[in-house]
Amino acid sequence: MAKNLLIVESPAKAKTIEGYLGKDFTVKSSYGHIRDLVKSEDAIDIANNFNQKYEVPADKKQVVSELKKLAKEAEMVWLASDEDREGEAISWHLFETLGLKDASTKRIVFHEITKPAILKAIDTPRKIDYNLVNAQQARRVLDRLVGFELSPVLWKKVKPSLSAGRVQSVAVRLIVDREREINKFKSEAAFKIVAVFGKGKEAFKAELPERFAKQEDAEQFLNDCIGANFDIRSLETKPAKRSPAAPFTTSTLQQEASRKLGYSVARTMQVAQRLYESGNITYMRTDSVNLSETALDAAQKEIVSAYGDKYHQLRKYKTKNASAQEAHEAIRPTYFSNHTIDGESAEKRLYELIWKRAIASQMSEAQFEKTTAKISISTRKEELTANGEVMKFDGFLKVYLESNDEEDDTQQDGENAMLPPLTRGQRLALQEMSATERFSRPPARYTEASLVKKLEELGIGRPSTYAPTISTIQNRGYVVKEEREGKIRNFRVLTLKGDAIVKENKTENTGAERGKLFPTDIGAVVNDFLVQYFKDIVDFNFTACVEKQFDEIAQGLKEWTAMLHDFYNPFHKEVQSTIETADKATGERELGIHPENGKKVSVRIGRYGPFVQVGDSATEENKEEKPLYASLRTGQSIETISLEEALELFKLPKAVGEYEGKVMKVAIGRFGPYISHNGAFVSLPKEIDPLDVTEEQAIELINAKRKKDAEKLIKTFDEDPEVRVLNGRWGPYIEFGKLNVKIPKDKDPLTLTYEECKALADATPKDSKKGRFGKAAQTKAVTKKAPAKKKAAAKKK
DNA sequence: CAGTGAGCGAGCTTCCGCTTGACTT
Repeated sequence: MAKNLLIVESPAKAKTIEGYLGKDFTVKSSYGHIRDLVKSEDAIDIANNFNQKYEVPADKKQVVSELKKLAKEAEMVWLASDEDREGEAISWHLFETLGLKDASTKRIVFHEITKPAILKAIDTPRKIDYNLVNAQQARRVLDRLVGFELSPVLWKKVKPSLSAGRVQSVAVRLIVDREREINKFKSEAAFKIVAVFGKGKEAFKAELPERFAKQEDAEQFLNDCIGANFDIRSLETKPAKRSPAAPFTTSTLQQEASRKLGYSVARTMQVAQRLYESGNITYMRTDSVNLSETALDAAQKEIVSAYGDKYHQLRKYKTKNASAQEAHEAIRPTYFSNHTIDGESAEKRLYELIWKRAIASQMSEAQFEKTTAKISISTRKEELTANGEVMKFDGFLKVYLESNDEEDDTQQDGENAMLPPLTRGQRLALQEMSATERFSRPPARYTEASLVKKLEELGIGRPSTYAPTISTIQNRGYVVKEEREGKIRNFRVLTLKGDAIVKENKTENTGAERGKLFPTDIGAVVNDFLVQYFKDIVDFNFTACVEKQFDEIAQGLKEWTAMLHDFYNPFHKEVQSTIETADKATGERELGIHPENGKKVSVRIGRYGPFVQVGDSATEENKEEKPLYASLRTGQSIETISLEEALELFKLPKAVGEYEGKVMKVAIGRFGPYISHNGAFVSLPKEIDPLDVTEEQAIELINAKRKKDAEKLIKTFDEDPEVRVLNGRWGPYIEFGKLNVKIPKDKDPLTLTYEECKALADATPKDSKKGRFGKAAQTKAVTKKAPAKKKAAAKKK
């Protein structure tokens, strides 16, 4: 039996370290935190100095009991959780929960998983730093207080099941604010002048730095250029260089994987986790750009052997982020000599990205020669500018070029392309000149990854929570990640060729979005409510401000309960006064007056989502005249819908006639326009306008659908008309009421009996639509329910 | 895959961080 038990946070780490330490050490993992505040309201005793009630969650019981057993047997227990606030708290929780003794417990820390680093840590043990632990408790308690006091306010004033918190509410705010900036944005048009000089290989582009707001001015400019002389007035060549980016942190990895590989932040983290577990990369949840000495050596060796001496440049990066805790290294390959790895394609691609970025970070800068030519025009005082760039030495660009968020449209106009050899005073032959109408662009919507970047800049959230936060705000329905179609926009192009100017009208698609984050109506209403009543909490600086205080606690300069008192007392007062005084938040907006009946038209969110109301709500005196309601469609928002669009919603559902004594109705559902008739539904083909469907058309569509259905029907049963065997596109299946069950290949659908159908249906899980973590969440919800019910019962008494 | 396209009603929901599981589409 080993004399020493060493506990780290991650099992993969434990395995590596065990290899370094030999048989005197057993190395185990705590799998992160082993205790948390109890779920119930009495988790924090505010009157009693915020005394906390912790419990070991069900899924951690086994780990804890195993660690307890091993700790009892060991002579010395080494607490080796990460060196940051949370890590220190994990050590403390371990100390408390495992019942450790001071004399036989040592606390050690290291920032990199290398043998010398671990051995050095073991040589320099310390005690648990209770200041740091207190800082973590303050963080934990504050988050619980904010989350569990604010959320119930939303249940009362907006809608049940909503949530608010220090991190998620600011994330939503960023998206709501951005959307409003975009809605408010007025695009301005201006004409951009681009000239092409020379022919064939010698051709190059030059641009006018100024733009013309008016078409007449642009046209005048082109006109003046007819027959003008174009001379190179000045020619300047300057060396330029570009340096590599720092190796990846969690946030920069998420951004690059999103831009270069199109991965969501959750996907990036899943793949990175697998790379970590297979020993290919270092830990993937980190805010540090630091590389260990061993890593720097290994990178150097690899660069020198693969590319040569002059490609290597030792670089040490420092984080710019004040809130970084730097308990780990940057994300890098474990072995730089592996340029690529075995595995799934996603793993390979992400690994290569990580390898390239880390290698490039230790490479020399790329060198360029930038040439700027100014071209005078004999008939105008303005000058055209041509830029050229020649790479003199590729340096780090041999392996890696960082991408950026702004897709810019100047690139395609040949900026920084190569210029032919030019001399000062040289006369140029104009091939063509164009004036193209360009529009200023609104600020970009956030992607998941650019939101993470922003949150990191604001110091909000941690590497381990970026991906979950993004999921939370989507799961709560505050934000949707969507594709939206753009609008067709006209723009004008004037082209001068020879002596003539040709005017053209062209169209482009603008504002189309893919994978961008949009606020929902509920997201906007919740945000506005929080901004109105809890301005301080959703302030972008709130986290930075409390972080500063946590740091003071960690340094022993501040008492953690005093800090919490200072925060909680005014906060709790605001919560209470809001519950008492605030009206229900519905985001109501008046759109105007109905042009035909003069009634008020308004929009707001209700229990089932956003809707339009025509006429005032029923009152005691006025019970007869009930208002009319209509739900908004996907993509519409109570913030931007117009009166006309709102009234359109009342034109459907609409009866289009009768068939077989039953009414046929046209309506728009979640999957588009449809006709309903006697409990059956038929989708409308795209080319038919739902407002113009005729009785004949509807009957035709219903009959066509019936014919199609009849072709699919294999058999029915006398026992139960609800059960049918059908032929689907993916083969035969059984329709069992609302449940569809695939028929296994070894069964013949024609000879299937009713009993067999029933057996198949029973064997199919009823709720199998949940995703990867769905079921785990479900079982948790079930276990949660029991004590919650007790609490509710107790309340009633 | 095909199906879906409501609703009047009890009791539930919720935070942020640290870590990996088990689970089928």
